[in-house]
Parts: sequence; C-alpha cells; structure tokens
Amino acid sequence: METPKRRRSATRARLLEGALEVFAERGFHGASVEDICERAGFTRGAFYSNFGSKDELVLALFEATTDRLLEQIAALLPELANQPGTLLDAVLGLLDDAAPDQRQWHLISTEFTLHALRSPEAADALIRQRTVFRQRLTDLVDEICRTSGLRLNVPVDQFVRVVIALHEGARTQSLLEPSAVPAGSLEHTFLPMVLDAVSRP
Amino acid sequence: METPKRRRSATRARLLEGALEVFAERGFHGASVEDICERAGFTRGAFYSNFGSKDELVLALFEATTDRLLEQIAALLPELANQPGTLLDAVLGLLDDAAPDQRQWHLISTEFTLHALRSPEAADALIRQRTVFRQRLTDLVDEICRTSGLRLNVPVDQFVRVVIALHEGARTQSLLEPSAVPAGSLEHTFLPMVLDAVSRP
DNA sequence: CCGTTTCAATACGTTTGTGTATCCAATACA
DNA sequence: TGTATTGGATACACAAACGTATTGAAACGG
Repeated sequence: METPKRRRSATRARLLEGALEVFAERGFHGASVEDICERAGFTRGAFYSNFGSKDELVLALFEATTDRLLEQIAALLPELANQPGTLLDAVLGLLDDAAPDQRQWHLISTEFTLHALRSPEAADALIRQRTVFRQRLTDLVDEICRTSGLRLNVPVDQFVRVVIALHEGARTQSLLEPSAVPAGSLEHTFLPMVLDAVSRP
Repeated sequence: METPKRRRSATRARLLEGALEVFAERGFHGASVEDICERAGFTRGAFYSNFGSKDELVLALFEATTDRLLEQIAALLPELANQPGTLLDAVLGLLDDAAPDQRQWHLISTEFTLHALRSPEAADALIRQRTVFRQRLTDLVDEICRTSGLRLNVPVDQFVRVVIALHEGARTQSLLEPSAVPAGSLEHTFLPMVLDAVSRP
C-alpha cells in the first residue's frame, strides 16, 4: 500500500543497521553521524529527517536491537525447552544464539552499559531490557525444572543472574584471548558444579 | 633537588589524575583534551608539553593506573595470604580492595577493554596487564593452598579465570542495580559451591 | 493533469576540538 | 648578575562534526 511510508521506514531501518555496525567498530562517541549515513548509503539529510539527534538515534537503536533480540529468544524458547539436552545446554544455548553476532553484540551492549552507568534514563531502559531478558531465562529454567522434576534450592532469579554474570565476564576473556579461553569453556567447565550444588536438597 | 623535573612530573601526574576522572565521567572519546586540562588546572599548553597526543595519554594512563593497581596488590598480598579467613575471602578481598574506587575503576577498565577489542596494540597491553594480575591471584591461591593443605582438582589458572569472570560480570549488575544486587552478593553466594566442588577428590 | 506534500540531497553556518607556534616567567648555571 | 633553558600560557590555524535552511524530485490527491 503506502509506498512512501514504507520507503521511510526502510531508510530508517538501514540507518539503524548502519549505526549498529559503525558503533560496534568505533564506539558511540567515535562514530560520527556522517559515518553512519555513509555506511547506510545516505547523507545527513536523510538522518535528520528521521532522527532528531544522535542521542535519539542511540535510544532508538537500543530499543530496536533489544526488541529483535527478545524476538529471537521467543523463537528459540519452545525448541530449547522441549528438545534434548540438559538445563544448562538450554540456558547457554539461549545466551549464545540469541544474538546473531556475539562479538558485535558484546561491543554494542557493553557500550550501552557504560552509557547507562552515566545516564539515569539510559539506565532505566537498560534495566528494563535486562529484566525482561532475565525473566525469559527464568521462565525457561522453570519450565525445564517442571518437566524434568529438577528442584533448585536457591531463587531461580539468583541462579540466572549468576549464569549471566559468568557468561558476560567469560565472554570478555574469550574475545580478548580467543585461544586461551575458547568461547563457552569457562561456563561449560564450572556451571555444572554450581547447578549440581544448587539442585541437591 | 631538581625542582623543575619535580614540577614537570607533578603536572604530568595531575594531568593523568584529571584524565582518569574525566574519562570515567564521559568516556574516552567523550572527553576532550581541554576537559582534562581544565580538570587538572592547566591549559592545553601544559598538556602538549607532556604528551604528544591524546592517544599517547591514554596509553600512559593505562600503564600508570595498572602499575598502581599492581603495587596495591603487592601491598595487600602478605596480609591476605597469612591472616585469618578462607581462600575465597582472600581472593575476593583482593579483587575488591585492589582499586580504591570500584565504580571508577570499572568504568575505566571497561573502556580500555572496549578499546582493546578494537585495537591490537591496546589488546597486547591489556592482555599483559591481565596476565600479571591473574598471576598474582594464582600465586595467592597457591600460597593459601600450601599453608592450608587445600588441593584443587582443576588448574588454578582456570579457577582464577572463573572467579574474575564472575566478579566482573557481577560488578556490572551491582553497579547497574545496586539494590537488587548488593556488591559481592553473587560471588559470596555461589563461589563457595564452586570451591567446594573443585576441592574434593 | 496540476498542485501539494514528503523525503532525501545539497549547501551553509557554527561550534568544538586538535595541534602548532609564539610568548612569558622562573629557575639554573656561568 | 646576566644569559640560557625550560615549562606552561596564549594565540592561532585548521579540520571535523553538528545541525539548519534550502532545494529538487517523486508520489499522492483532487
């Protein structure tokens, strides 16, 4: 139907995509609006007719990216909950497969986190997103516990927080020293111990 | 004796200190040389007679900051190794007390890490620093194991990497949601389980 | 078909930041 | 005490980035 609106939202999407790439490469402050437009194949004119400012873009990008991530998770959930492996396989699978590009997502989300630690409103948005994300993981764990009869003796939310913390910390080390710390190695070595400890009465 | 050299190194130090603060507040790219000089009580003249460029400052700041951190650790080591508590108390104590300001150090080191993930030379420097840091922790663990007869059935370096990963990931959550995740809570809740698991034959 | 509207391009002015070149004061040294 | 040196301030030139104002073209509505 409405071709113009489609065009508009298409350029908006391309700008967001370009922003994602350029932010990952050069960081938030290091990337200029010009860089982003060039990457997307537009000029600044297109940018300022779609966004009021760079800050506004950042917020929009954050929303768009996390929305997509959460959709991705929703798509993965049924498969992970029912299919074969253990609880940890499912949880770690979710953490690994949620984002299409681990490195890029790590760079972007870390950048956002730094931003949030300096800006209360950004912190609000980030906390909301992370809360939803954790809730999805919590639901997954609950589901698997129910079907498998597993019982945890710590709050599931606490358990999920630890898995996330370890995963994020380990990812930093993996990206920095890929050969010394293969992706997922720390999690797969040590999380079973934790799970074992928290799942016995 | 040589007053001028002292003056020079004093202004250098004040510039570095200012840079540390301003970088923590606004991020690396977000902080201008002007900002840093103003914070330190100088003008750009002073800056460019002490540093060749902003990049050079960043490297120098990184070296200076990590040097101080490692000194701090060296000072803490004997006390922690011999005195009262458990192995985990010692290790977590070291991680907590090494930096005088956890928040600032987290912001700075995260910033450096992002920088390193985009710049191979910065990565080299960061990896070196982290290797030394881990080695100190490894030594501490070894020492405590020797005096207490404790025996780990995983490589100590692996164990230390996990502690660091969890600590760094948990710190992100603590800084973002201080009330939901009190500092150290995740570590103190879950690391004992890991230690217990890796210290039984 | 012709006016209108909309979106992106172009052109422009302003600000911000970097780095250099010059100047000034204070200390070192003969 | 006079001269040389050194460190930091001031002034300046230049580049990059932002945001605005204007223009052009393409789709839509009457």
